[in-house]
Amino acid sequence: MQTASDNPCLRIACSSCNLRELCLPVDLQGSALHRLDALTSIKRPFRRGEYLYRSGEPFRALYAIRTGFFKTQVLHENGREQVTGFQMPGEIIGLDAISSDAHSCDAVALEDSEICEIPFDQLEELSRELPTLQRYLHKIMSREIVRDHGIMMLLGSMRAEERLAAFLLNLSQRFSARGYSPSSFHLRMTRQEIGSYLGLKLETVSRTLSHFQDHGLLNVRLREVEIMDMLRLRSFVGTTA
Amino acid sequence: MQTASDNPCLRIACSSCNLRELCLPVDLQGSALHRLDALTSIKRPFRRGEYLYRSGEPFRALYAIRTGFFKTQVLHENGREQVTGFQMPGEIIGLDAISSDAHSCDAVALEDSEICEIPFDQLEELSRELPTLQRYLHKIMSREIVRDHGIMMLLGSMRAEERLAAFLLNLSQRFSARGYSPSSFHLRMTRQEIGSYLGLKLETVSRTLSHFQDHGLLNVRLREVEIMDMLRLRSFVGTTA
DNA sequence: AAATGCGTTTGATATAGGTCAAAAACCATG
DNA sequence: CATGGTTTTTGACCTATATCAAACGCATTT
Repeated sequence: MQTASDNPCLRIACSSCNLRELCLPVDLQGSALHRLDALTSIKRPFRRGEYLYRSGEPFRALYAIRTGFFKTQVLHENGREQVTGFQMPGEIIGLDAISSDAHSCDAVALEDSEICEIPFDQLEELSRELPTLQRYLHKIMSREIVRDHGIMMLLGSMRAEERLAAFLLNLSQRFSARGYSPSSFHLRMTRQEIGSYLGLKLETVSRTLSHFQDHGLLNVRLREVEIMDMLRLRSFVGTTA
Repeated sequence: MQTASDNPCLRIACSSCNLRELCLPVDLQGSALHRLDALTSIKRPFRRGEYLYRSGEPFRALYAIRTGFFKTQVLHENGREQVTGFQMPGEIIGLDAISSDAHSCDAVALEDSEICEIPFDQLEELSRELPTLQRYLHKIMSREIVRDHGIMMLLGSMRAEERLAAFLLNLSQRFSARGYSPSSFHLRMTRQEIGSYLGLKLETVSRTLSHFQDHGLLNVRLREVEIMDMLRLRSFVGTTA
């Protein structure tokens, strides 16, 4: 097992990371924060299309996205794939691997990205000493469960238009939280990937986007989205019985 | 805040619980187990239809089901409901509440049930001292995430027959793990609840079950299910492209 | 600049599952 | 044991989305 200080990759400081408000170190201060720094390290950059990990690989660490964009997907033997999430800077991935000491999904970079590696054994050890960190780790895992329930609701009971509206609003909100425009952004994923995530075929995603555009809710051109009428888009989600 | 010893409800011993293999105490031994006993207590029994907790209520404890059957559901403002799971003895619920210190779903007894209450503050405290318990708690949360990903795949990419086959096989496997027949069991939930869980209408659930019966895969009569051809049922899940 | 290839859009058609409706079976209650 | 309410089944019909197919746009390579 290698420790952070052995790690050939660049060491970084959570204490000076501009994602502090979003990532693990929330609420940690002073020496606690430095102890987290001590076990976190930046892995080599990932190019678009590269795998951060694959289903079945042994579990060693959680990963925090520093820059870039990832998707996670579950593959079924018969070739069926399900995108389980799209992750952006400040978000933590790899939690699913704790249960079996092996990754249960793939994580793929959707654009060139940098990630922080947080060895899980050491994180557990530290969180035994720092109740704040412990609680925060639990919250992150719990948040993932709540998020998944939301997607289950979406997949189980929403129509195509509602799913897409919910998806766009969710992206909007997350971009906004990172200081980017909530109304104008670039999609990093294909129609096919959006479809897989939302339980729709890519043609339906495309048609529904065109449909939104025809009704003046937004402008789409390839991966460029501009939301024109946020309120009406919002009223879409859940208003239709 | 009340501790387990103040609690008017019956105190019990995890150390002698016959769900040990399924519930939290897995791998805990000796004094560690007794310390967990000390914070766990049995709440009053719940009658069919009673709520263990409701969405929005403050979070205090996790709950382990001792006997009986629960469903958890998320309610959307517009009345839409999504059943997010069916829980049986030895399973832990309430994990979703950690993220916001409030429950984010309802838990409803589907039959008369008994549950153990595990105050979360105390569980965290204990898990700081017992790495085995800490790791196990993390595994339980992670397992929930993996389970949810499985449901996302089911909802996102399976046809009605596959969903239902997967559902029945999942129940079968869980009954089996508890020493009950894997092929013959009683459904505690309505067609409507199954449908909500699987993203189908109750009529579709009913029709699909009849369809399975017509093809000799199983016998259903109301809530009584007998699986006749486990292998063929299994081959259903995922075989159809 | 031509060629190749992936991603996207759009149209025509098919179908799985939803909706509506009615009857039957079951269950709880007085 | 009659009654009223819920759950389940089954049928007929409808619609949202999938499927199949073709054309187009954009990016990358030759």
